[in-house]
Amino acid sequence: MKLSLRGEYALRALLVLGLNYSQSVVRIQAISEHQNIPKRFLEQILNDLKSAGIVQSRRGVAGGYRLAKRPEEITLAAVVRHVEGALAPVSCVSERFYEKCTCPDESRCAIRSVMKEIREAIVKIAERVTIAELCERWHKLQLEPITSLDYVI
Amino acid sequence: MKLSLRGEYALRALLVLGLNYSQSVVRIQAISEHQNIPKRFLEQILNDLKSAGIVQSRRGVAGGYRLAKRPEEITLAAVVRHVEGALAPVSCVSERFYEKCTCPDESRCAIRSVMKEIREAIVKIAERVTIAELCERWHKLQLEPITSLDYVI
DNA sequence: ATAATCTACATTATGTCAATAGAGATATGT
DNA sequence: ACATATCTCTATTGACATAATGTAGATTAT
Repeated sequence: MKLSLRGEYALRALLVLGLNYSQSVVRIQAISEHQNIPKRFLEQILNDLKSAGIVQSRRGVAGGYRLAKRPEEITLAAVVRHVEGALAPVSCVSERFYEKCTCPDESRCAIRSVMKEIREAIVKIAERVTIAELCERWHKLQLEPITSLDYVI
Repeated sequence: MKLSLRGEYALRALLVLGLNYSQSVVRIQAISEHQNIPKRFLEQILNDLKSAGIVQSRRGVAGGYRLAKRPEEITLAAVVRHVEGALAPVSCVSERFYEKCTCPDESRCAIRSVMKEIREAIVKIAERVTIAELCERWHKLQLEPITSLDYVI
């Protein structure tokens, strides 16, 4: 699993929607500004998440987006699989995006056996963590003081 | 960690070199044929692995490649980091290929905390598994009957 | 010498990523 | 009914990476 900006933006947007789950809808504009995501790009991503049944939209002047399911029901794995594709490090060990590879004997490939282990490790975490858990973590992290990663000597 | 063909080829070539560690050198041609890797592309990759100190080469008519270290000393992590870059799913949690991301508060980012866990899970496996272990696994797998993944109804 | 090999740099075809553009549809508040 | 703020949809662009291929050169066992 390697996230492109697209996948990263998707998760960040869903975190915002999760944190505002009580509200009716959140405007793209608001998410875009809060998360430093190009608005037009975010439109595409949210539209894509809508077709996956992860978010709902409401059009018009009081429009915006909201989660289509409860935050506990949306796993990180489901989101990433929809916007990025396979979680597996190589497609020959992917369950849903399997592609045959060119190695001489895939069924007895030593590299493949290691890649399967890595895949399992990733899937285990990504299928357990939900938007709800991201929100919980966010709340906990807000209690801590900011430790800036920028430092100038 | 998402392997491109380049990284996959690198690992497959190193497995061959590991299996032939007793011999002096193995020709690119032989690796290319055995592993179905385009020869010219493999040249580039092996040359790259040479500059990383992972393999050695010998030129001329009896030339070829061999491992520059013992198979137990070459980890999967070292190889992938050299030919592909970061093991981490997002660069803001990478140790050696860190890049700042655009989120509003990286130090208290909930997504980042999950990504760190995924990174750790990947690194744990990739740093433990060596070329020597790949060779061991290969030998064990050879004892099993072939279970073809191709099936035609 | 010769032939097989590695070395080095340049080039190309293809695809993906990240974003931008523009026209259109919808619903709200007045 | 109207104006406006929003979402919807398709297309296009520029930059970059990937996966090779091309061509010429250097090295060494025989």
